[in-house]
Amino acid sequence: MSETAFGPGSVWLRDEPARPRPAPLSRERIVAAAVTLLDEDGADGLTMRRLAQRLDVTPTALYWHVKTKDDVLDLALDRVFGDVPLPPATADWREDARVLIRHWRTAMLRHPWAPSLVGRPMLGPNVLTRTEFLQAALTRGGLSGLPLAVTTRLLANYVIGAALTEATWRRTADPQAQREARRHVAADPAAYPTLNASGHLDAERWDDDVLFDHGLDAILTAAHPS
Amino acid sequence: MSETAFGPGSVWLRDEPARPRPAPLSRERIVAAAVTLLDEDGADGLTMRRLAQRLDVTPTALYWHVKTKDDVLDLALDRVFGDVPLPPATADWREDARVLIRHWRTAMLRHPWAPSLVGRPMLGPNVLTRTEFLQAALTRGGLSGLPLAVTTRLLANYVIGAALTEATWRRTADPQAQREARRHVAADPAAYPTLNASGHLDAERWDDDVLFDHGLDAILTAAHPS
DNA sequence: CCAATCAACTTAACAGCGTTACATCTCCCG
DNA sequence: CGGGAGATGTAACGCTGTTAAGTTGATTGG
Repeated sequence: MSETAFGPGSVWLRDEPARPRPAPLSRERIVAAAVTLLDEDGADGLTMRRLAQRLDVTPTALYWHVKTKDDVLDLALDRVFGDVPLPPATADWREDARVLIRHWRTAMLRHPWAPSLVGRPMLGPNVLTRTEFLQAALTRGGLSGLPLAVTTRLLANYVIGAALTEATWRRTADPQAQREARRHVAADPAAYPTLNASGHLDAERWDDDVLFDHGLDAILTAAHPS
Repeated sequence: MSETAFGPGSVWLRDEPARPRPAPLSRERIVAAAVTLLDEDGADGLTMRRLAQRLDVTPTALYWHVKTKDDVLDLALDRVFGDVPLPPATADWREDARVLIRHWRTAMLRHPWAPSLVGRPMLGPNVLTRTEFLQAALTRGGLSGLPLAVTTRLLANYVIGAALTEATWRRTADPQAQREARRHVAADPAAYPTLNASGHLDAERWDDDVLFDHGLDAILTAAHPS
Protein backbone atom coordinates (compact mmCIF):
# COMPACT_ATOMS: atom_id res chain seq x y z
CA MET A 1 0.00 0.00 0.00
CA SER A 2 3.00 2.34 0.30
CA GLU A 3 3.94 4.75 -2.45
CA THR A 4 7.06 2.79 -3.32
CA ALA A 5 5.06 -0.27 -4.23
CA PHE A 6 3.53 1.23 -7.31
CA GLY A 7 5.45 4.49 -7.47
CA PRO A 8 3.95 7.89 -7.93
CA GLY A 9 1.84 8.11 -11.02
CA SER A 10 0.51 4.59 -10.77
CA VAL A 11 -3.03 4.14 -11.94
CA TRP A 12 -4.27 3.45 -8.45
CA LEU A 13 -2.77 6.58 -7.08
CA ARG A 14 -3.70 8.72 -10.03
CA ASP A 15 -7.39 7.98 -10.07
CA GLU A 16 -8.09 7.95 -6.37
CA PRO A 17 -7.02 11.42 -5.31
CA ALA A 18 -9.63 12.81 -7.67
CA ARG A 19 -12.17 11.51 -5.14
CA PRO A 20 -10.61 11.70 -1.70
CA ARG A 21 -13.80 10.31 -0.22
CA PRO A 22 -14.31 6.82 -1.67
CA ALA A 23 -18.03 7.42 -2.02
CA PRO A 24 -19.99 10.62 -1.82
CA LEU A 25 -22.58 10.87 0.87
CA SER A 26 -26.08 10.24 -0.31
CA ARG A 27 -29.45 9.56 1.19
CA GLU A 28 -29.25 5.95 0.11
CA ARG A 29 -25.88 5.45 1.77
CA ILE A 30 -27.21 7.05 4.93
CA VAL A 31 -30.26 4.81 4.98
CA ALA A 32 -28.17 1.72 4.28
CA ALA A 33 -25.79 2.55 7.11
CA ALA A 34 -28.73 3.28 9.39
CA VAL A 35 -30.26 -0.12 8.67
CA THR A 36 -27.06 -2.00 9.42
CA LEU A 37 -26.56 0.08 12.55
CA LEU A 38 -30.10 -0.71 13.65
CA ASP A 39 -29.56 -4.38 12.87
CA GLU A 40 -26.41 -4.45 14.94
CA ASP A 41 -27.34 -2.40 17.99
CA GLY A 42 -31.10 -2.05 17.98
CA ALA A 43 -33.21 1.06 17.98
CA ASP A 44 -31.23 2.68 20.79
CA GLY A 45 -27.99 2.09 18.92
CA LEU A 46 -28.88 4.48 16.13
CA THR A 47 -27.43 7.89 16.82
CA MET A 48 -26.75 10.67 14.41
CA ARG A 49 -23.22 10.81 15.75
CA ARG A 50 -22.61 7.08 15.43
CA LEU A 51 -24.23 7.08 12.02
CA ALA A 52 -21.95 9.88 10.90
CA GLN A 53 -18.92 8.17 12.37
CA ARG A 54 -19.69 5.02 10.41
CA LEU A 55 -19.86 7.09 7.23
CA ASP A 56 -16.61 8.92 8.04
CA VAL A 57 -18.39 12.20 8.25
CA THR A 58 -19.34 14.73 10.89
CA PRO A 59 -22.84 14.48 12.34
CA THR A 60 -23.95 17.76 10.82
CA ALA A 61 -23.12 16.58 7.32
CA LEU A 62 -26.07 14.23 7.55
CA TYR A 63 -28.46 17.12 7.90
CA TRP A 64 -27.74 18.27 4.40
CA HIS A 65 -29.23 15.07 3.01
CA VAL A 66 -31.86 14.50 5.65
CA LYS A 67 -34.04 16.89 7.54
CA THR A 68 -34.20 15.12 10.88
CA LYS A 69 -33.45 11.83 12.59
CA ASP A 70 -37.06 10.78 12.26
CA ASP A 71 -36.59 11.04 8.53
CA VAL A 72 -33.82 8.49 8.78
CA LEU A 73 -36.10 6.19 10.75
CA ASP A 74 -38.93 6.59 8.25
CA LEU A 75 -36.62 5.86 5.36
CA ALA A 76 -35.09 2.86 7.10
CA LEU A 77 -38.52 1.45 7.85
CA ASP A 78 -39.69 1.95 4.30
CA ARG A 79 -36.58 0.22 3.09
CA VAL A 80 -37.40 -2.84 5.16
CA PHE A 81 -40.85 -3.04 3.62
CA GLY A 82 -39.27 -2.74 0.23
CA ASP A 83 -37.53 -6.03 0.97
CA VAL A 84 -40.85 -7.84 1.20
CA PRO A 85 -40.89 -9.87 -2.03
CA LEU A 86 -43.98 -9.69 -4.19
CA PRO A 87 -44.70 -13.28 -5.21
CA PRO A 88 -46.04 -13.93 -8.71
CA ALA A 89 -49.81 -13.98 -8.72
CA THR A 90 -51.12 -17.49 -9.34
CA ALA A 91 -54.55 -18.98 -9.72
CA ASP A 92 -54.66 -19.77 -5.99
CA TRP A 93 -55.56 -16.43 -4.44
CA ARG A 94 -55.38 -17.84 -0.94
CA GLU A 95 -51.87 -19.08 -1.43
CA ASP A 96 -50.85 -15.72 -2.91
CA ALA A 97 -52.10 -13.84 0.12
CA ARG A 98 -50.57 -16.38 2.44
CA VAL A 99 -47.14 -16.13 0.83
CA LEU A 100 -47.20 -12.33 0.88
CA ILE A 101 -48.14 -12.13 4.55
CA ARG A 102 -45.49 -14.70 5.43
CA HIS A 103 -42.85 -12.67 3.60
CA TRP A 104 -44.10 -9.57 5.35
CA ARG A 105 -43.59 -11.13 8.73
CA THR A 106 -40.20 -12.56 7.77
CA ALA A 107 -38.93 -9.18 6.60
CA MET A 108 -39.91 -7.55 9.87
CA LEU A 109 -38.39 -10.30 11.97
CA ARG A 110 -35.17 -10.00 9.99
CA HIS A 111 -34.94 -6.45 11.34
CA PRO A 112 -36.34 -6.77 14.86
CA TRP A 113 -36.24 -3.03 15.40
CA ALA A 114 -38.71 -2.48 12.58
CA PRO A 115 -41.95 -3.59 14.26
CA SER A 116 -41.48 -1.15 17.12
CA LEU A 117 -41.08 1.62 14.56
CA VAL A 118 -44.38 0.85 12.89
CA GLY A 119 -45.80 3.53 15.15
CA ARG A 120 -45.20 5.97 12.31
CA PRO A 121 -47.31 6.52 9.23
CA MET A 122 -46.87 3.76 6.70
CA LEU A 123 -47.91 5.41 3.48
CA GLY A 124 -44.79 4.76 1.44
CA PRO A 125 -45.12 3.35 -2.06
CA ASN A 126 -43.59 0.08 -0.94
CA VAL A 127 -46.39 -0.50 1.54
CA LEU A 128 -49.02 0.65 -0.92
CA THR A 129 -47.78 -1.74 -3.59
CA ARG A 130 -47.97 -4.67 -1.21
CA THR A 131 -51.39 -3.69 0.03
CA GLU A 132 -52.55 -3.54 -3.58
CA PHE A 133 -51.22 -7.04 -4.14
CA LEU A 134 -53.01 -8.29 -1.04
CA GLN A 135 -56.33 -6.70 -1.89
CA ALA A 136 -56.06 -7.91 -5.47
CA ALA A 137 -55.62 -11.48 -4.24
CA LEU A 138 -58.58 -11.14 -1.89
CA THR A 139 -60.67 -9.66 -4.69
CA ARG A 140 -59.81 -12.62 -6.88
CA GLY A 141 -61.15 -14.71 -4.00
CA GLY A 142 -64.50 -13.03 -4.39
CA LEU A 143 -64.26 -10.43 -1.64
CA SER A 144 -65.43 -6.86 -2.06
CA GLY A 145 -66.92 -4.01 -0.11
CA LEU A 146 -67.00 -4.40 3.65
CA PRO A 147 -65.70 -7.98 3.83
CA LEU A 148 -62.73 -6.97 1.71
CA ALA A 149 -61.92 -4.06 4.01
CA VAL A 150 -62.36 -6.24 7.09
CA THR A 151 -60.08 -8.99 5.85
CA THR A 152 -57.43 -6.58 4.63
CA ARG A 153 -57.20 -4.93 8.01
CA LEU A 154 -57.41 -8.23 9.79
CA LEU A 155 -54.43 -9.61 7.92
CA ALA A 156 -52.38 -6.42 8.15
CA ASN A 157 -53.00 -5.93 11.86
CA TYR A 158 -52.35 -9.58 12.56
CA VAL A 159 -48.96 -9.59 10.87
CA ILE A 160 -48.00 -6.30 12.52
CA GLY A 161 -49.00 -7.45 15.98
CA ALA A 162 -47.34 -10.82 15.53
CA ALA A 163 -44.09 -9.31 14.30
CA LEU A 164 -44.09 -6.80 17.14
CA THR A 165 -44.65 -9.32 19.91
CA GLU A 166 -42.31 -11.90 18.44
CA ALA A 167 -39.55 -9.36 17.90
CA THR A 168 -40.01 -8.14 21.46
CA TRP A 169 -39.94 -11.63 22.83
CA ARG A 170 -36.89 -12.45 20.76
CA ARG A 171 -35.00 -9.34 21.75
CA THR A 172 -35.75 -10.19 25.36
CA ALA A 173 -34.54 -13.73 24.78
CA ASP A 174 -33.48 -14.12 28.37
CA PRO A 175 -34.39 -17.65 29.45
CA GLN A 176 -34.13 -16.55 33.05
CA ALA A 177 -36.78 -13.90 32.47
CA GLN A 178 -39.16 -16.49 31.07
CA ARG A 179 -38.44 -18.78 33.99
CA GLU A 180 -39.23 -15.92 36.33
CA ALA A 181 -42.48 -15.21 34.54
CA ARG A 182 -43.49 -18.86 34.74
CA ARG A 183 -42.59 -18.91 38.40
CA HIS A 184 -44.78 -15.91 39.08
CA VAL A 185 -47.70 -17.57 37.32
CA ALA A 186 -47.04 -20.94 38.86
CA ALA A 187 -46.78 -19.43 42.33
CA ASP A 188 -50.43 -18.42 42.18
CA PRO A 189 -52.30 -21.32 40.59
CA ALA A 190 -55.59 -19.97 41.86
CA ALA A 191 -55.17 -16.76 39.89
CA TYR A 192 -53.77 -18.36 36.74
CA PRO A 193 -55.33 -21.81 36.35
CA THR A 194 -55.67 -21.75 32.58
CA LEU A 195 -52.31 -20.12 31.99
CA ASN A 196 -50.66 -22.87 33.98
CA ALA A 197 -52.55 -25.60 32.18
CA SER A 198 -51.98 -24.27 28.69
CA GLY A 199 -48.33 -23.50 29.14
CA HIS A 200 -48.83 -20.18 27.42
CA LEU A 201 -45.53 -18.88 28.75
CA ASP A 202 -43.50 -21.91 27.73
CA ALA A 203 -41.56 -20.61 24.78
CA GLU A 204 -40.44 -24.06 23.69
CA ARG A 205 -43.89 -25.57 23.70
CA TRP A 206 -45.06 -24.01 20.44
CA ASP A 207 -43.17 -22.97 17.37
CA ASP A 208 -43.79 -19.35 16.43
CA ASP A 209 -43.90 -20.13 12.72
CA VAL A 210 -46.46 -22.89 13.22
CA LEU A 211 -48.65 -20.71 15.41
CA PHE A 212 -48.52 -17.84 12.95
CA ASP A 213 -49.30 -20.04 9.96
CA HIS A 214 -52.27 -21.63 11.69
CA GLY A 215 -53.65 -18.21 12.59
CA LEU A 216 -53.12 -17.05 9.04
CA ASP A 217 -54.96 -20.07 7.68
CA ALA A 218 -57.80 -19.43 10.09
CA ILE A 219 -58.18 -15.87 8.84
CA LEU A 220 -58.06 -16.86 5.18
CA THR A 221 -60.56 -19.65 5.77
CA ALA A 222 -62.91 -17.40 7.68
CA ALA A 223 -62.62 -14.75 5.00
CA HIS A 224 -64.29 -16.97 2.42
CA PRO A 225 -65.40 -20.31 3.80
CA SER A 226 -66.66 -21.58 0.47
CA MET B 1 -34.04 -1.29 28.04
CA SER B 2 -31.82 -4.26 28.69
CA GLU B 3 -33.71 -4.99 31.89
CA THR B 4 -36.04 -7.89 31.37
CA ALA B 5 -39.50 -8.03 32.77
CA PHE B 6 -38.99 -10.83 35.24
CA GLY B 7 -35.25 -10.99 35.43
CA PRO B 8 -33.40 -10.32 38.61
CA GLY B 9 -34.23 -6.86 39.78
CA SER B 10 -37.30 -6.61 37.59
CA VAL B 11 -39.78 -3.89 38.40
CA TRP B 12 -42.44 -6.36 39.33
CA LEU B 13 -40.30 -8.16 41.84
CA ARG B 14 -38.78 -5.20 43.59
CA ASP B 15 -40.96 -4.24 46.50
CA GLU B 16 -41.66 -0.62 47.03
CA PRO B 17 -39.50 0.56 49.89
CA ALA B 18 -41.20 0.26 53.25
CA ARG B 19 -42.78 3.51 54.27
CA PRO B 20 -42.89 3.80 58.06
CA ARG B 21 -44.06 7.39 57.89
CA PRO B 22 -46.24 8.89 55.23
CA ALA B 23 -44.03 10.08 52.40
CA PRO B 24 -45.32 12.39 49.73
CA LEU B 25 -43.69 10.44 46.94
CA SER B 26 -44.51 6.88 46.05
CA ARG B 27 -44.21 4.58 43.09
CA GLU B 28 -47.95 4.79 42.59
CA ARG B 29 -47.92 8.56 42.45
CA ILE B 30 -44.99 8.48 40.03
CA VAL B 31 -46.76 6.11 37.68
CA ALA B 32 -49.99 8.11 37.85
CA ALA B 33 -48.17 11.31 37.03
CA ALA B 34 -46.33 9.55 34.22
CA VAL B 35 -49.58 8.37 32.66
CA THR B 36 -51.15 11.83 32.71
CA LEU B 37 -47.95 13.31 31.33
CA LEU B 38 -47.95 10.74 28.54
CA ASP B 39 -51.61 11.42 27.84
CA GLU B 40 -50.97 15.13 27.59
CA ASP B 41 -47.75 15.30 25.61
CA GLY B 42 -47.21 11.88 24.07
CA ALA B 43 -44.30 9.52 24.44
CA ASP B 44 -41.72 12.24 23.82
CA GLY B 45 -43.26 14.41 26.50
CA LEU B 46 -42.29 12.09 29.31
CA THR B 47 -39.03 13.19 30.87
CA MET B 48 -37.64 12.40 34.25
CA ARG B 49 -37.19 16.09 34.83
CA ARG B 50 -40.71 17.02 33.79
CA LEU B 51 -42.07 14.12 35.76
CA ALA B 52 -40.20 15.26 38.84
CA GLN B 53 -41.29 18.84 38.34
CA ARG B 54 -44.91 17.77 38.22
CA LEU B 55 -44.43 15.94 41.51
CA ASP B 56 -42.66 18.92 43.12
CA VAL B 57 -39.49 16.95 43.54
CA THR B 58 -36.00 16.87 42.10
CA PRO B 59 -35.38 14.44 39.24
CA THR B 60 -33.05 12.30 41.28
CA ALA B 61 -35.66 11.72 43.94
CA LEU B 62 -37.50 9.52 41.47
CA TYR B 63 -34.59 7.14 41.39
CA TRP B 64 -35.21 6.19 44.97
CA HIS B 65 -38.54 4.66 44.01
CA VAL B 66 -37.72 3.53 40.51
CA LYS B 67 -34.56 2.07 39.04
CA THR B 68 -34.70 3.60 35.59
CA LYS B 69 -36.94 5.45 33.20
CA ASP B 70 -37.78 2.26 31.38
CA ASP B 71 -39.23 1.04 34.66
CA VAL B 72 -41.58 4.01 34.61
CA LEU B 73 -42.57 3.13 31.06
CA ASP B 74 -43.18 -0.50 31.95
CA LEU B 75 -45.24 0.45 34.96
CA ALA B 76 -47.24 3.04 33.03
CA LEU B 77 -47.97 0.55 30.27
CA ASP B 78 -49.10 -2.12 32.68
CA ARG B 79 -51.26 0.43 34.42
CA VAL B 80 -53.07 1.12 31.17
CA PHE B 81 -53.78 -2.57 30.84
CA GLY B 82 -55.01 -2.50 34.39
CA ASP B 83 -57.76 -0.20 33.16
CA VAL B 84 -59.03 -2.93 30.86
CA PRO B 85 -62.17 -4.06 32.68
CA LEU B 86 -62.55 -7.74 33.31
CA PRO B 87 -66.14 -8.50 32.38
CA PRO B 88 -68.01 -11.04 34.50
CA ALA B 89 -67.67 -14.47 32.99
CA THR B 90 -70.98 -15.58 31.53
CA ALA B 91 -72.19 -18.72 29.85
CA ASP B 92 -71.41 -17.24 26.45
CA TRP B 93 -67.65 -17.70 26.18
CA ARG B 94 -67.54 -16.05 22.81
CA GLU B 95 -69.18 -12.91 24.10
CA ASP B 96 -66.80 -12.87 27.07
CA ALA B 97 -63.78 -12.97 24.83
CA ARG B 98 -65.28 -10.42 22.50
CA VAL B 99 -66.01 -7.94 25.28
CA LEU B 100 -62.53 -8.33 26.76
CA ILE B 101 -60.79 -7.73 23.45
CA ARG B 102 -63.00 -4.73 22.74
CA HIS B 103 -62.12 -3.24 26.12
CA TRP B 104 -58.48 -4.00 25.46
CA ARG B 105 -58.52 -2.03 22.26
CA THR B 106 -60.50 0.82 23.84
CA ALA B 107 -58.02 1.14 26.70
CA MET B 108 -55.10 1.38 24.31
CA LEU B 109 -56.80 3.92 22.11
CA ARG B 110 -57.60 5.99 25.19
CA HIS B 111 -53.84 6.28 25.72
CA PRO B 112 -52.48 6.53 22.17
CA TRP B 113 -48.89 6.36 23.37
CA ALA B 114 -49.45 2.87 24.76
CA PRO B 115 -49.50 0.83 21.54
CA SER B 116 -46.14 2.17 20.49
CA LEU B 117 -44.72 1.10 23.84
CA VAL B 118 -45.90 -2.47 23.39
CA GLY B 119 -42.45 -3.10 21.94
CA ARG B 120 -41.36 -3.95 25.46
CA PRO B 121 -42.05 -7.17 27.34
CA MET B 122 -45.66 -7.26 28.43
CA LEU B 123 -45.43 -9.51 31.42
CA GLY B 124 -46.92 -7.25 34.05
CA PRO B 125 -49.50 -8.73 36.40
CA ASN B 126 -52.34 -6.83 34.77
CA VAL B 127 -51.55 -8.27 31.36
CA LEU B 128 -51.18 -11.75 32.78
CA THR B 129 -54.53 -11.52 34.52
CA ARG B 130 -56.28 -10.51 31.30
CA THR B 131 -54.54 -13.18 29.29
CA GLU B 132 -55.71 -15.67 31.87
CA PHE B 133 -59.29 -14.43 31.46
CA LEU B 134 -59.05 -14.71 27.69
CA GLN B 135 -57.65 -18.21 27.70
CA ALA B 136 -60.19 -19.27 30.30
CA ALA B 137 -63.01 -18.09 28.02
CA LEU B 138 -61.52 -19.88 25.04
CA THR B 139 -61.08 -23.01 27.12
CA ARG B 140 -64.75 -22.85 28.09
CA GLY B 141 -65.41 -22.76 24.35
CA GLY B 142 -63.75 -26.13 24.03
CA LEU B 143 -60.33 -25.04 22.86
CA SER B 144 -57.15 -26.61 24.14
CA GLY B 145 -53.67 -27.47 23.01
CA LEU B 146 -52.54 -26.04 19.71
CA PRO B 147 -55.85 -24.44 18.69
CA LEU B 148 -55.98 -22.65 22.04
CA ALA B 149 -52.48 -21.28 21.58
CA VAL B 150 -53.22 -20.27 18.00
CA THR B 151 -56.41 -18.41 18.86
CA THR B 152 -54.89 -16.70 21.88
CA ARG B 153 -52.06 -15.32 19.83
CA LEU B 154 -54.36 -14.49 16.96
CA LEU B 155 -56.59 -12.37 19.16
CA ALA B 156 -53.76 -10.73 21.07
CA ASN B 157 -51.77 -9.88 17.96
CA TYR B 158 -54.87 -8.63 16.17
CA VAL B 159 -55.83 -6.22 18.93
CA ILE B 160 -52.24 -5.03 19.30
CA GLY B 161 -51.79 -4.44 15.60
CA ALA B 162 -55.15 -2.74 15.29
CA ALA B 163 -54.53 -0.44 18.23
CA LEU B 164 -51.06 0.40 16.97
CA THR B 165 -52.14 1.29 13.46
CA GLU B 166 -55.24 3.15 14.57
CA ALA B 167 -53.37 5.12 17.20
CA THR B 168 -50.69 5.96 14.68
CA TRP B 169 -53.23 7.05 12.13
CA ARG B 170 -55.00 9.13 14.73
CA ARG B 171 -51.90 10.72 16.24
CA THR B 172 -50.32 11.72 12.96
CA ALA B 173 -53.22 13.91 11.94
CA ASP B 174 -51.35 14.80 8.81
CA PRO B 175 -54.06 15.18 6.18
CA GLN B 176 -51.50 16.27 3.66
CA ALA B 177 -49.65 12.98 3.79
CA GLN B 178 -52.93 11.11 3.42
CA ARG B 179 -53.97 13.31 0.53
CA GLU B 180 -50.56 12.78 -0.97
CA ALA B 181 -50.91 9.02 -0.71
CA ARG B 182 -54.41 9.09 -2.20
CA ARG B 183 -53.20 11.26 -5.04
CA HIS B 184 -50.27 8.93 -5.66
CA VAL B 185 -52.60 5.94 -5.84
CA ALA B 186 -55.20 7.70 -7.94
CA ALA B 187 -52.55 9.00 -10.33
CA ASP B 188 -51.52 5.47 -11.27
CA PRO B 189 -54.69 3.42 -11.70
CA ALA B 190 -52.77 0.78 -13.59
CA ALA B 191 -50.54 0.07 -10.59
CA TYR B 192 -53.28 0.31 -7.98
CA PRO B 193 -56.50 -0.92 -9.57
CA THR B 194 -57.86 -2.68 -6.51
CA LEU B 195 -56.83 0.03 -4.08
CA ASN B 196 -58.69 2.60 -6.15
CA ALA B 197 -61.77 0.44 -6.45
CA SER B 198 -61.94 -0.50 -2.79
CA GLY B 199 -61.31 2.98 -1.45
CA HIS B 200 -58.88 1.52 1.07
CA LEU B 201 -57.32 4.92 1.75
CA ASP B 202 -60.60 6.76 2.21
CA ALA B 203 -60.71 7.24 5.94
CA GLU B 204 -64.39 8.12 5.96
CA ARG B 205 -65.53 5.12 3.99
CA TRP B 206 -65.35 2.59 6.81
CA ASP B 207 -65.77 3.00 10.52
CA ASP B 208 -62.83 1.69 12.52
CA ASP B 209 -65.03 0.21 15.22
CA VAL B 210 -67.15 -1.64 12.69
CA LEU B 211 -64.14 -3.02 10.87
CA PHE B 212 -62.51 -4.16 14.09
CA ASP B 213 -65.66 -5.85 15.38
CA HIS B 214 -66.20 -7.72 12.12
CA GLY B 215 -62.63 -8.95 12.18
CA LEU B 216 -63.03 -10.00 15.79
CA ASP B 217 -66.18 -11.93 14.96
CA ALA B 218 -64.41 -13.63 12.09
CA ILE B 219 -61.63 -14.81 14.39
CA LEU B 220 -64.01 -16.07 17.06
CA THR B 221 -66.12 -17.84 14.48
CA ALA B 222 -63.12 -19.47 12.86
CA ALA B 223 -61.79 -20.50 16.25
CA HIS B 224 -64.64 -22.90 16.84
CA PRO B 225 -66.98 -23.21 13.89
CA SER B 226 -69.28 -25.66 15.58
C1' DC C 1 -31.27 11.32 76.58
C1' DC C 2 -28.21 11.26 73.22
C1' DA C 3 -26.03 9.10 69.45
C1' DA C 4 -26.52 6.34 65.66
C1' DT C 5 -29.09 4.58 61.90
C1' DC C 6 -31.53 4.83 57.89
C1' DA C 7 -35.05 6.25 54.58
C1' DA C 8 -35.98 10.10 51.64
C1' DC C 9 -34.54 13.70 49.28
C1' DT C 10 -31.24 17.52 47.26
C1' DT C 11 -27.10 19.35 45.03
C1' DA C 12 -23.91 18.92 41.53
C1' DA C 13 -22.12 16.95 37.81
C1' DC C 14 -21.08 13.79 33.68
C1' DA C 15 -21.44 12.09 29.16
C1' DG C 16 -24.20 11.93 25.45
C1' DC C 17 -28.11 13.39 22.59
C1' DG C 18 -30.56 16.10 18.37
C1' DT C 19 -30.16 20.16 16.26
C1' DT C 20 -28.71 24.84 14.68
C1' DA C 21 -25.83 28.93 13.13
C1' DC C 22 -22.06 29.81 10.97
C1' DA C 23 -17.50 29.01 8.73
C1' DT C 24 -14.99 26.53 5.36
C1' DC C 25 -13.71 23.92 1.46
C1' DT C 26 -14.39 22.08 -3.42
C1' DC C 27 -15.71 22.25 -7.83
C1' DC C 28 -18.20 23.86 -11.91
C1' DC C 29 -19.35 27.72 -15.10
C1' DG C 30 -18.52 31.95 -17.38
C1' DC D 1 -9.59 34.07 -12.70
C1' DG D 2 -13.61 34.74 -9.95
C1' DG D 3 -18.13 33.83 -8.21
C1' DG D 4 -21.45 30.84 -6.58
C1' DA D 5 -23.47 26.65 -5.40
C1' DG D 6 -23.02 22.25 -3.29
C1' DA D 7 -21.25 19.74 0.38
C1' DT D 8 -18.87 19.30 4.64
C1' DG D 9 -16.68 20.95 9.13
C1' DT D 10 -16.57 23.69 13.76
C1' DA D 11 -18.60 25.08 17.74
C1' DA D 12 -22.15 25.45 20.56
C1' DC D 13 -26.99 25.30 22.83
C1' DG D 14 -30.25 23.15 25.58
C1' DC D 15 -31.78 18.97 26.69
C1' DT D 16 -31.57 14.05 28.24
C1' DG D 17 -30.86 9.81 31.67
C1' DT D 18 -28.19 8.72 35.29
C1' DT D 19 -24.73 8.56 39.17
C1' DA D 20 -22.01 10.14 43.35
C1' DA D 21 -22.08 12.36 47.27
C1' DG D 22 -24.12 15.31 50.62
C1' DT D 23 -28.22 16.75 53.64
C1' DT D 24 -32.20 16.36 56.20
C1' DG D 25 -35.31 14.38 59.80
C1' DA D 26 -37.50 10.85 62.16
C1' DT D 27 -36.84 6.50 64.62
C1' DT D 28 -34.49 3.58 67.59
C1' DG D 29 -31.21 1.36 70.81
C1' DG D 30 -28.04 1.49 74.62
